[in-house]
Amino acid sequence: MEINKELTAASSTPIVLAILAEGDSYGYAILQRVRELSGGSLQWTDGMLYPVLHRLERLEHVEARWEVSESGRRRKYYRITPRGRAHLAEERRQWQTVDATLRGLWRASPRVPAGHPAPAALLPEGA
Amino acid sequence: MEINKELTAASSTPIVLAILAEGDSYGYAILQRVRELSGGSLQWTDGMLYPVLHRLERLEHVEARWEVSESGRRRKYYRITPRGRAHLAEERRQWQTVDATLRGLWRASPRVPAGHPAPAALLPEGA
DNA sequence: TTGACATACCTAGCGCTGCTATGCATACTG
DNA sequence: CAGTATGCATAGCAGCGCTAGGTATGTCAA
Repeated sequence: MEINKELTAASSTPIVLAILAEGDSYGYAILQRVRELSGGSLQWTDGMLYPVLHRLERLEHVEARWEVSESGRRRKYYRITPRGRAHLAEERRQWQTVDATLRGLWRASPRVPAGHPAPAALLPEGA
Repeated sequence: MEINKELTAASSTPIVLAILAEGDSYGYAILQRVRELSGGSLQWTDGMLYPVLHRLERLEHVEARWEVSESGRRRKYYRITPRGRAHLAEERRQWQTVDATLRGLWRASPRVPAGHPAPAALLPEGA
């Protein structure tokens, strides 16, 4: 399943912050974690993730530090800041507000089987 | 509550299509409907909505027609097309995929009280 | 040694999006 | 006649992910 650009943009920041709220991590690992968490549905590219991390660092929502693993690879670890946690909470409220609105609309339409168009007229056309 | 730009971008198309799936409508009425559905939390501007409607028309997800109300005002009514319904179903699946991922992450973090920072270290730093 | 592959990070340029500001027009109300 | 609500439209700006490219190193097998 591919996720469109706007939805990716809207979810990337809260997902990254939520992952870092679980514990410090680094770019490559975050990519794998997202894939794992979504059951493979979300497949981010590194070219999309790194700018997100840099922006979060610029906004002081995360802090970065370099480390070297036992294998000898250098990794840039990120840690969420208090400001980042507050921002995550705000993002969460916003998401849930929009989600509630969408659920309200979807509740109205019983089912959308998703391959073929729904029956043409559920409501009277009456302008 | 203000909703950030990316989240607005991600939700505008499915919300508009879902509203039109309930029945034909026009710009000004859609703005009021969104405000009502969200309990006032979502406050779209017309300068944001009209380009969305024009894009949907260009993509043939909706069809437009001019009408004149009893009061004498001209209105541009939009109707969702079969293609639009299929697209709405796809948007819905995508939204729910991302929502499930976020819920999984939020489930992990018990509570984010949202005004003040969470306790500094929930996990060992080990790395 | 060589090659392939996974790991690990970074960035320039493009197109698309909403936002702000602005404009136009009409019906209703005082 | 002025103010407000209704109703549609667009130009210019900033911000975003995406594509495509780059650099570098560890592991493993041929």
